[in-house]
Amino acid sequence: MLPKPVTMTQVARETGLSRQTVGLALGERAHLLKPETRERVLRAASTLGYRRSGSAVAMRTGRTNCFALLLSTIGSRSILPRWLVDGIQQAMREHDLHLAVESLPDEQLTSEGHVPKLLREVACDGLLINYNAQVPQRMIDLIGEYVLPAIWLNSKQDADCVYPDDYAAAEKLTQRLIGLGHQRIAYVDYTHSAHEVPWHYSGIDRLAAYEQVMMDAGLSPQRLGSREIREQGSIWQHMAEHMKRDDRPTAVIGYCGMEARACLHGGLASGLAVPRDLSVTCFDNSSDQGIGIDIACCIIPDAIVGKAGVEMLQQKVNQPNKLLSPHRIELQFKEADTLDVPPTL
Amino acid sequence: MLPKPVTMTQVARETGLSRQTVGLALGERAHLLKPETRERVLRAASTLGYRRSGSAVAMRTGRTNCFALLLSTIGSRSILPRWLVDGIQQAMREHDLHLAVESLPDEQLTSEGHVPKLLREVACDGLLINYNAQVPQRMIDLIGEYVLPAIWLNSKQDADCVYPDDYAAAEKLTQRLIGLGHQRIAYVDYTHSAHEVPWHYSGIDRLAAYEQVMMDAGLSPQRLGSREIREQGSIWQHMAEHMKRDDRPTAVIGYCGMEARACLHGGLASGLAVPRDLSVTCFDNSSDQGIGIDIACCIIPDAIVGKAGVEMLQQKVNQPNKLLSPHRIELQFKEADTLDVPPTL
DNA sequence: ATGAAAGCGCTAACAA
DNA sequence: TTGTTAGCGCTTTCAT
Repeated sequence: MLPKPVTMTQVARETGLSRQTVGLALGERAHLLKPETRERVLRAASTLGYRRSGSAVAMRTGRTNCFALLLSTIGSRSILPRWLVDGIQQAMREHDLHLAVESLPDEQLTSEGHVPKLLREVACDGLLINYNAQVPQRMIDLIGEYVLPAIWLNSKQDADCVYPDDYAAAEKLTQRLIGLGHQRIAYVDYTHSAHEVPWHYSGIDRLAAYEQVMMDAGLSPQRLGSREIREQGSIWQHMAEHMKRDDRPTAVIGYCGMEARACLHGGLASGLAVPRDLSVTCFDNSSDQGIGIDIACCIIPDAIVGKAGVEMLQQKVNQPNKLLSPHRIELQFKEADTLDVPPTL
Repeated sequence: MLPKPVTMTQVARETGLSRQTVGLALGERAHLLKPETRERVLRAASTLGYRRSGSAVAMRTGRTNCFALLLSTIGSRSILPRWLVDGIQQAMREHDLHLAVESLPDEQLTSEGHVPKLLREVACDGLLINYNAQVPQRMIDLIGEYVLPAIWLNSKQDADCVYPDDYAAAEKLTQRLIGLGHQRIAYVDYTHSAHEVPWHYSGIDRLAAYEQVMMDAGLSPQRLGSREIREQGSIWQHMAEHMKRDDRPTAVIGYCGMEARACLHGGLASGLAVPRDLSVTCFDNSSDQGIGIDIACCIIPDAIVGKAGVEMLQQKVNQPNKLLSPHRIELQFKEADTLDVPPTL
């Protein structure tokens, strides 16, 4: 079926050298060889189409040079932003590692007996776990059982995790709005339920920081939205209503882009001009096209989280027993034309 | 550093059986063994925490049981929808394969000399190429050079590719709008340039099908938008302008969700109610949160493309020389409240 | 029903 | 500067 790959032995035969010499010429310590010999080997290897066997190396060295990224197929539990992948890859490339990805359907995962291939086999040196919220207990158990170095991405854990510092970002953002003169600032979240604890820590931290800063400034926090309202399919009408009230907010902080866009739309429906009458901000990763309007927001540093995760995992692989303290990544604020001083009311 | 994984030999020692017997008990043909022996092996393996070595198996069998997904780091060249990943994974799980992912920065790729790790090494049995548009020549060259079975995802090629049937979908969608009684139907695309050929085949096919159906029905196609306008940052104002004209469209087909949302927003700005005054449709993958409004659209079947890609690649691995004819996947239409009969003008 | 022997492609330690 | 020897963990074939 598959054509048999060319091996070192064949390159050795071709050049009349020994297998080991060929190995040397192709490896890190190629400079130990006579340049002429090395050249000869490289040429022959290239002509024959030699590719080294990852499995053979892995077997010999005990290292697969592969990290695995674990995901839930449930989108809300395992957010997979494009830039996270790219950030991971960039760091991996620098270490000459490669990435395996496995998405686990939680139903299967939960069913005793099913173990993901990447855990069942010796196939990678460590795990990047991208279970951000509602991590199934069995996942945690499995990771404990199959002792592999692991780093949690975008998730708050006691150790070995890296995540965006949403609390600090929300603080800064709220302070910024207050600094501009806004007093009636609303926090809008149609993503989480009004009755349950938010899935993801960011749902807690952004709100908490906002409330704290508002209170510290002697202002009263105002929370809008909830998943329940979204499920009635009337987000922007809901926003539009609010925007007609006398005590309407002059600025909003959306949990993410969706909330911000709903505010833009609802605001427009109520005859408000952005940013003259209403400043709109949110948290978002910039890959989002949204509505074609550039919104002032705190950028979730997906790429940096990915890179940091890889670096941490690399450390963990070398010192598996050392716990790494949680690594928070700062968010940058992106200016845009949805932000202004408050209107004179 | 890394604790040494438990091997068959150790399980054999533990049970007093030979390595081969253990291998048998753990493999496909376990039924050839006395149930009692098999039990004993399985128990011991589980106690010791045995995991079989993927590399050793790969080396022995010549199969890595791994497919690789190739991406460009340039988002527009390599769209990576979440559901594509999940679709791929689902099919992979069924075949007990695992997935490696590599994103290639085009600059590095183009620079002669740099070869992606997954191509440079024997590390996978086949490639899923997710270069959808503007495929760099060097990528094509490399794939030709490192002869590996490969399937192109979401890209129109002469053979060995799978992609959504955008042409047929756009036909059906346009016909549907005409069937509702619409006559002034606009096609909106702020994603592609007005002056260049669209990057992705869908930019060509959706427009072409729309125009064809319109002409066949004796209606005149009307195209709105262009990347140039988007770059001026005034999409929705642009839409709003259009919607004030006497000959404004009563229905729009957006290239993707962004266009549809811009129409909603621009329409609102011009005092139009959706769907009473304006029907809005588009092409999109449903993972998009957008603005919190459910838009009637043709759903891009990412998951199915992924699954089909894996199945095709599996075939290709078994018959590397057989060319597979292009595989088109049908799009389903998702109804929503943005669609109605035209207003009486 | 179980065991023995061979070898996949590679690297590390040592020898020449 | 180059070659020798050994063995990583597994499967396959053949023998018992």
